[in-house]
Amino acid sequence: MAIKFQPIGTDSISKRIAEQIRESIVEGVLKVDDRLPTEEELARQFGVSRPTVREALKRLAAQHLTRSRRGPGGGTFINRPSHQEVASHLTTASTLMVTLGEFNLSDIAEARKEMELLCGRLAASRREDSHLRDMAAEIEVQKNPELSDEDFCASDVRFHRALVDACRNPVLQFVMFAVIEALQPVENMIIFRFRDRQRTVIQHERILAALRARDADATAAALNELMTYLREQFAQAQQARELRQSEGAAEPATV
Amino acid sequence: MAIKFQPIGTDSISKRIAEQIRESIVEGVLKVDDRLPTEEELARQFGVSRPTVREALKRLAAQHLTRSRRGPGGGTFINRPSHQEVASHLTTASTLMVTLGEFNLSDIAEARKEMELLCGRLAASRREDSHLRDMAAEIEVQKNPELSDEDFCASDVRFHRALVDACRNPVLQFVMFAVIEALQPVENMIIFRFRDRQRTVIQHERILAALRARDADATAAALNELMTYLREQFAQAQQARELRQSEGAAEPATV
DNA sequence: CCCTTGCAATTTGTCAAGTAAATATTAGAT
DNA sequence: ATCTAATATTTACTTGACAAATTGCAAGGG
Repeated sequence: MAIKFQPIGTDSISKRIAEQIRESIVEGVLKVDDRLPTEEELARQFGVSRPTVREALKRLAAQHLTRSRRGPGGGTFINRPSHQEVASHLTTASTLMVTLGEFNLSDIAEARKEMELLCGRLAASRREDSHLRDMAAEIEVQKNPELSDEDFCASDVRFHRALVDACRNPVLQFVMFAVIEALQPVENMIIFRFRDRQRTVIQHERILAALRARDADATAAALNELMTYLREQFAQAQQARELRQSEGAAEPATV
Repeated sequence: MAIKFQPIGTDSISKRIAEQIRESIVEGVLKVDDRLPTEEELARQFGVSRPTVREALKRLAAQHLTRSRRGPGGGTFINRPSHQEVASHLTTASTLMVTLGEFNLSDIAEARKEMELLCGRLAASRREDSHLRDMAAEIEVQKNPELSDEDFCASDVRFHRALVDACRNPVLQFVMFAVIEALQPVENMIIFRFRDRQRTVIQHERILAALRARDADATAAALNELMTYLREQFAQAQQARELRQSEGAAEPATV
């Protein structure tokens, strides 16, 4: 009996309802800011109870596809997918995959290096003065020796975001925001103790100077050096981490 | 009255519960395949009703963070985030942003070109024979003149996926799968009528030959040519599209 | 006449209790 | 011993209701 039967209606009702509404959105039947019927009306149309409809709507809300407001003139509306919200969603997913070890650190480091190099090259010809100002401002912040490790890392993220912004391609920006935002905190948490702030600042300044001169090759070279440096620290951190793990997982490491 | 009051506790209970559980997952309190308490027990612990707990669980399920099974030994479990599921999620989000015009076509084309070039360069040194075989197989498929437009496009997607696979970096693969999967169907839908299949196949063959020779520059050159060609077709399609739109949106175009 | 205040209507948010369906375990029968 | 049927557990869904928020309108006071 090698016949393969199709599973019949395994998906739950609320899931199928959510799917149906999602389809309508993707196919353009429902447009941004359109209002769905009331929950009661939806329940009637689908022939299910209101809580079931609500579960479906919660699924959609969790994906930022809809928003709800109560009161008259309230209801459930189709959301315009904002870069930020979708990116934040992607970020949490990525963070989780990193912490659960789905990705290993060197793969992440490589991907980030290659993509940021790409952005840097594009940025060299497209940057505006405003981008340079943003980056310079962050460098000033990073020079302050009173800065906490946490704040230094935050400023570092903002520096790299400004760099990516300067490449002026929304798609690349979107992808890189998610990658940087998701991976950089992890990177920093692991490596900040090994990292020499002063050296980092100098490298940031070199990148900025190259961008100011609109020199793509110099930008790439400076970025490359920073990334290579980061990668070394990374390898060190990972070695230390593996050492700790092999010694004994019973005793929590004093990180 | 310039005082700015903080909004109090506007978020709904189910949202806060979902958030709390999500935090526990991210912080490692809840590990993969851990079982949550039963809905009734959760309702008791949070001091809310069961439907409210269920709405929270549906939110998490929509993000693939949990799965549920009924029956004894059933319950709600923490999911391991699989690349595919997260990517599929990202894909639908991207597709939506494209169809809703959040991204414009030339930005997409550029991002894809740059990133695929990057993958191609890496792939030149890392490809295995299996990747070459996969790509060659797709080229054979594409040579069949009986092939429907739909099937040709699908094969095209598989060809590019194989190329990305060959770069052997899971993070880049993850990002590119989402980008290609989300954008290529849109691309193909717009341009397939302008596209010369034979020319595409020849360019695919050139890419394959360059990869076989492990020649990064030749691979990049071949890819670059394909992407440039694609971009021209793209511009044509977009012009035609704009022309149609300016003529009269009342009459639906016979696409 | 205009502005404020409060009431009413609408719609989502939450609760309560119970029925249905799926599934693992266990006891029983062959 | 193995297969079968009963049982317990847990999610899935239903019904019906009340609470809370928000808008619009209308009445009252300046």
